[in-house]
Amino acid sequence: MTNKLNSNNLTKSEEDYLKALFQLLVEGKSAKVGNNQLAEYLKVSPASTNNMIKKLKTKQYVVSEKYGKLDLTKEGEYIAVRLIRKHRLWETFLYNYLNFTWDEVHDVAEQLEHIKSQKLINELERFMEFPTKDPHGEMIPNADGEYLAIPKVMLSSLSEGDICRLIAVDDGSVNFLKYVSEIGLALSSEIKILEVREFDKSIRIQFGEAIETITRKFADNVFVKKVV
Amino acid sequence: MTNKLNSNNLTKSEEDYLKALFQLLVEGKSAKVGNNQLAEYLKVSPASTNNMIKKLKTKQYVVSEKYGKLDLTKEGEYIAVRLIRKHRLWETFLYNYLNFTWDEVHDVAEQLEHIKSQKLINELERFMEFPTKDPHGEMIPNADGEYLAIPKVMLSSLSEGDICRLIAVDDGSVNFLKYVSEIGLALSSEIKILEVREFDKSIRIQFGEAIETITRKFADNVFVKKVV
DNA sequence: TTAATTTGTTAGTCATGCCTAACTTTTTTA
DNA sequence: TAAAAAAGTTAGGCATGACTAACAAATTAA
Repeated sequence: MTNKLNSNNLTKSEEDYLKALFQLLVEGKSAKVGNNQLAEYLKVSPASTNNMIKKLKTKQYVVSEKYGKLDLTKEGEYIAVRLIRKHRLWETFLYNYLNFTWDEVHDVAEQLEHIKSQKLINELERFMEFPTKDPHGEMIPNADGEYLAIPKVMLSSLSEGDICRLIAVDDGSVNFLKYVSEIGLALSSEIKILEVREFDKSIRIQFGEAIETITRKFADNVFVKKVV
Repeated sequence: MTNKLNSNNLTKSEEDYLKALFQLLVEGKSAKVGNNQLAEYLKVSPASTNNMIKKLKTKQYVVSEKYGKLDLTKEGEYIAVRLIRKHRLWETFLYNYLNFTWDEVHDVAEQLEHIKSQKLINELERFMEFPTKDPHGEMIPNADGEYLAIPKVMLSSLSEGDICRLIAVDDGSVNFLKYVSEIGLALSSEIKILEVREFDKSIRIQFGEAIETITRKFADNVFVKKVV
């Protein structure tokens, strides 16, 4: 699957649906993805997703039985991965060369990922000397769509006494990203779990000099590598 | 008009129409632009332009009387100039940093110019150290939309014996641009008019070692500064 | 200055992609 | 296991922006 002619005639919408499905299926925790779940993720009505899924099925990017769960074909997955590749390369460019901050890159990359030009993205990658991670710590798929996914350990899955290193954050929410930088967390920060409170699942963490209490929801969006 | 909030909620289509109108009105030779002319330029039906013009009139970007000629308001012109600015900055980036050739830049820039982010384009400009001309020799408007248009002298307007320097070419056609580079012409080439043939308006020109015959149509797309 | 031609307008259609409301199937749970 | 809840589907509508066909106005030419 090295060079497939660039006959990508998908609309922006079609691309958005395929990418969303990929993120729920492959990157998210859900083993099965349903119509309503996809609708909620994309913030559209279930009727809209149903319609689009029908279309993507005839185009052979999606498979599913009536009333059944959704899945991507190899083709569909390939398109989604290429979008993620474009998204992350653009984020890297904005962050490293154009003075964008952590929380500013996502929205503009959402637009840029739909630009259709194989050459553009491959040259951009070369220009940046083949970065492997985007500004949020996520791996960048290569030109063949190979995707070296690092198993994502959520900060919320650790226990008291554990020590870990921040390797990535979810980039879906600007407010979350602002919050992360405000309290002083960054990629590679070493974090110690001081306490996990049973009552509301909030977590007391220490990093550098700082001690903070974070919510379960916050910790679900922070990915780490366990050190101890 | 220095900073105007970025409340540009125009669709890609609306932007395309405004830009096209600007190019016909300000950059083209036509003093008056009509509906059918715009339709032909955009390769859509006159009914489509009529419809869109109606819409742009209610939005106060275009003015015209029924059955009358089209004109842009200050607002409409401002939007068009910003699109041209984005187009030319992207072309410059593709050409100077991403190994795109003369004839490859246009199509991708047509997509990139619709990306909505003031910061993106201003940072891109800063990153490239404020270039003043795009790869085809056209002036790049600044962030305030100031547009230092150089009077365009068509190569076809010169006479036998004249000597001129190539300062810009029209970037609308890939085939034309390929043709230009194939025969060896480039920005700054010094060109001497050897003969203008009355019969078919073809022109015999000399540049460097080369002597070529070019058609009137070709010469209409080449802009020069007269030297002698 | 009338007729022919060009230009502009209107009406009605179509595809895309969104919506709500109503309905059906599946899953959950009491 | 039957009722309730959740999930999925269908029908019908709307906005955008294209189209064709038919018609009206303005311009050009005979």
